[in-house]
Amino acid sequence: MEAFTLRAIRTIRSIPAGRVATYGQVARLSGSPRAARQVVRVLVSCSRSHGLPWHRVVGAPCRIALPRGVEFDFQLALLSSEGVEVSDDGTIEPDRFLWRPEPSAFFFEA
DNA sequence: AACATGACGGACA
DNA sequence: GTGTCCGCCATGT
Repeated sequence: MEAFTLRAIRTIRSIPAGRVATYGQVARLSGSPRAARQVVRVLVSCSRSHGLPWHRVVGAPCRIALPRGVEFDFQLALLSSEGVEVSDDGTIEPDRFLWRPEPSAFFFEA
């Protein structure tokens, strides 16, 4: 298994409940800035076997990436149950729910 | 080895 | 805001 896959799994597992992260964000935090598509692969192939919080990963526009359907509804329900407000079309307000890994380091700047 | 495929992202019209 | 195009890169044919 690729090292990136392991790092991605760790990154995804560290997303706190009640927050969401984007594919690109997970890729960057996992050390491979342009590996968003690999993050997709990790979610599809490992979410069940590794018990990953797959529902906390969304697309760059801070919107559920799944096509409309039962999966979409399921992700929306899971996020709602964690307190994340998701609109009917799947969009989430980044200012309120996007995960910010180390806010303390920049909290007092600017 | 060449080619198609993704729960994507960014740039641009 | 929406739609298109192209880059990305591990996997499966």
